[in-house]
Amino acid sequence: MLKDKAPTSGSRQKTLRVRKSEATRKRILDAAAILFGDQGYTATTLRQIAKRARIDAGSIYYYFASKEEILDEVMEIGIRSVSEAVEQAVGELPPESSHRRRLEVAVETHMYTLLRYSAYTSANIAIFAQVSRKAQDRNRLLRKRYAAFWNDIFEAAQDAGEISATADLSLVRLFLLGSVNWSMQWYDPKKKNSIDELAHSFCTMLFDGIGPK
Amino acid sequence: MLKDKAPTSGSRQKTLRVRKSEATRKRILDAAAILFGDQGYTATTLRQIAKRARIDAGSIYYYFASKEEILDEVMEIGIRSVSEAVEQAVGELPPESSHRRRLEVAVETHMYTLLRYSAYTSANIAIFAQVSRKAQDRNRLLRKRYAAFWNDIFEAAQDAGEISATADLSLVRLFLLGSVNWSMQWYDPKKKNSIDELAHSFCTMLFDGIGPK
Amino acid sequence: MLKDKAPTSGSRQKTLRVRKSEATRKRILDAAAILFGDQGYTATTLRQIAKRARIDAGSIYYYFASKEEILDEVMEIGIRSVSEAVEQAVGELPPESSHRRRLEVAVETHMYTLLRYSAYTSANIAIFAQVSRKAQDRNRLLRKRYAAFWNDIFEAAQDAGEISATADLSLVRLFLLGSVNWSMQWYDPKKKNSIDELAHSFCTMLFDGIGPK
Amino acid sequence: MLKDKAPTSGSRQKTLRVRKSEATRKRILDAAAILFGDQGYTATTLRQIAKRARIDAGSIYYYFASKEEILDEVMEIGIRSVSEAVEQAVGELPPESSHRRRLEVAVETHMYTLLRYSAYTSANIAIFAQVSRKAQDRNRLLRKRYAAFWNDIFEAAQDAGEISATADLSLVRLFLLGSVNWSMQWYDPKKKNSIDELAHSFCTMLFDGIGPK
DNA sequence: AATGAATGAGCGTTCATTCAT
DNA sequence: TATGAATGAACGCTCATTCAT
Repeated sequence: MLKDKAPTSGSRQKTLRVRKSEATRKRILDAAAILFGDQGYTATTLRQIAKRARIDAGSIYYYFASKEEILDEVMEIGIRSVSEAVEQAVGELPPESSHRRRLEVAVETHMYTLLRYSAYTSANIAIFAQVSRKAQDRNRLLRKRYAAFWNDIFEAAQDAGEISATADLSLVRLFLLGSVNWSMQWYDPKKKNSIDELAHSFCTMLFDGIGPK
Repeated sequence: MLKDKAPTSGSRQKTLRVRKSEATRKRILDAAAILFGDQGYTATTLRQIAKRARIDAGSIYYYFASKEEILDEVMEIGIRSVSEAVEQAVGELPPESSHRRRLEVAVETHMYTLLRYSAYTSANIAIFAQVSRKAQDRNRLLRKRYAAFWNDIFEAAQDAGEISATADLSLVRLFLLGSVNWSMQWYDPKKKNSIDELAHSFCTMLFDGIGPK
Repeated sequence: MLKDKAPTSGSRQKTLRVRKSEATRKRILDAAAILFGDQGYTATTLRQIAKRARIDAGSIYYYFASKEEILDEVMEIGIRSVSEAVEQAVGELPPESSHRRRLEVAVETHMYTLLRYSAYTSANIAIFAQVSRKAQDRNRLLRKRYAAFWNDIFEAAQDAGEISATADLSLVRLFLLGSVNWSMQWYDPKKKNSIDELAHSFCTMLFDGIGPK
Repeated sequence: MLKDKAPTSGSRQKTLRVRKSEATRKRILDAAAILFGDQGYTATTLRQIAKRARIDAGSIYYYFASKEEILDEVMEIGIRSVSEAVEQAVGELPPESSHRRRLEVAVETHMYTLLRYSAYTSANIAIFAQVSRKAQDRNRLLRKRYAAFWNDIFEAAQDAGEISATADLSLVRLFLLGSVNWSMQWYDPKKKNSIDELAHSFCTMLFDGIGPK
């Protein structure tokens, strides 16, 4: 019994250390995500990241081999975050939900992640177009998978007759997600519209149109 | 009159010089617009701009006081370009045109300017979110004016009964222009969709919705 | 006549500027040669070079693309300096000079260049073994040419019977130039031996041996 | 005695620990010697040394107070190694051996240690000129002693009439050891010349000269 | 006896900017 | 009108070193 204690204490210490180490790593990533999203990748300096993460600039290299490696990880987490959140939210819907409802929840969750929950997702959406082709390529597979998930929802809706049979689904996706992602540029959390309302309005406009009845 | 008819040799030289000077200035701005749009503001160096404009990096300061001044001018031209193009295109429509038609032309022209015609407009849309608050503010008035123009179109359409009376026009604008501006991120001039078709599809989805009839 | 003056003055100015520019470039190289020779390539910082050249560290990059480019040029000048000095000195000897005399002059000039005249040559000899293989390779052709020059002298001497027919000339060269280059490690300009005497002693030992007569 | 016969389990552990500790220490020094010799002192990082010694970079400080302390020890071992090897080899010669033979053996052993056996000696010879004056000074006494040993051999040879009475022995030493040490720069273990032959050739050239008989 | 985490100074290099000409 | 030369601050990154465990 007594004997057992020491090793346990030892492994507990190790665990604590590992946790602390991972906490530092996360602080760096968090800081980077916020700054990348705000100022862009190039405009963000490692010293800014370090300051925000409350460590010395040099220490970053204990965790990451280069600024670009931080970028990659931020971008990856960014897509994974939305993907997982959206897939989970949609997956949790009662099976009898309408496809329109599924889409609404998807939009809502995507917007919520983008605008509120994940600095990583905002960063990804905000800087993707301006990082190097190579960095883009490293993120592309995940993006494709996420896009495929949306296409699946749209197709199911069309098959079920909830979307007009003549609609070009790829275009619909670009149309809807364009508006949704662009909201990042004007959404002000301090102002009126709740994200839920916004998502609902977007879906209503998309499904029913704004023309007269 | 006199001036035009028989300019002294001296003033002709001056005119030529002024013209040359302005041509150089334009070359600098053109270069900056393209590079800012491609790589972002921070990632673009004055030496890159100078190289593209075929002058010496130091010479830029003969025309501009700072990199930021170039940014301001690029951004301003960016908004002015779309504004003018769109307002002109809409203004040239026959008075009896439907409001929906007016909107379609507005979208078409905006997209055309953004995706094809003006590197300034692409740069503006691409980098606005990531330049300093101050630089954004310096561009804000023009943006507001342009937004007001769109609102006018929407209001007229609503007044004429072409848009449902219950639609929140501000939101409609954000929804539509979001998709439109976002197209910059995925539009590939080498691929199928013509800009005209794209604009038309977007308007159709917006007005008629994608739901079943 | 009068007309001619202005352009002349212009080109004179240009010439002056070019000269000043080249003077700065040379100051950088001179500083680098001395420091590389004293401390080694890695241990020498660009800031040290800049300080010695009386410019700002950043300015070095107006003249050189990298520290390694400075290294290359220092190394190249180092070999060229000895090569040219030695070849010229030997070439200026009266044609009837003995081959032993030619060798003595070659040794003398090589040592003089190495120990007194050229910081570039000392640097080259001092750091060659410790720079990257690539940097070595970039210097190798010039070294081979210089070695070939020495071989020619030795062969001529052997053909003329001034060197024993059985001597392995490559080994003789390595033996002699080894001693000569190594002198860099112990030669103290403040102490007794003049370089001329040193060179003479070395040649005498090599030709006549130190064994009893 | 007692200790050796029946060491307590505690002391045996201590002995093992001490041995392990010294083994680690040696691994660090070995690694440092090789790397210093290959790349120079400044170009070698503690992390490279640690990697080669298969320990963590921070752990080096358990054994050495600083990088410079490692340098000192490497340099000291470097000179001690040749000194001891050469003195022993010469000491083991039959008393009736000629002085020329003694010198030949000394040269042979010095070269063998430098070129084959001891990374410490190569490091010492390779980097001495480029470490700080202080580090040089800390090595100087040992070097002087080693030089004195050579001088003794030369003097004995001269006294015995095997070296011309007029030869300047200090210069002879510098001449010979210069060639010998310089061999480090060109000797290629993969190529023809055995070290023994090389040493013999050098001595023959030195004693008999290369001039015609 | 050894490690993992962190530091901070300094490195090679870049960049917007200045200024004499 | 424009350039070539230079600056100096800051950048991404490396390194010897420290220290709690």
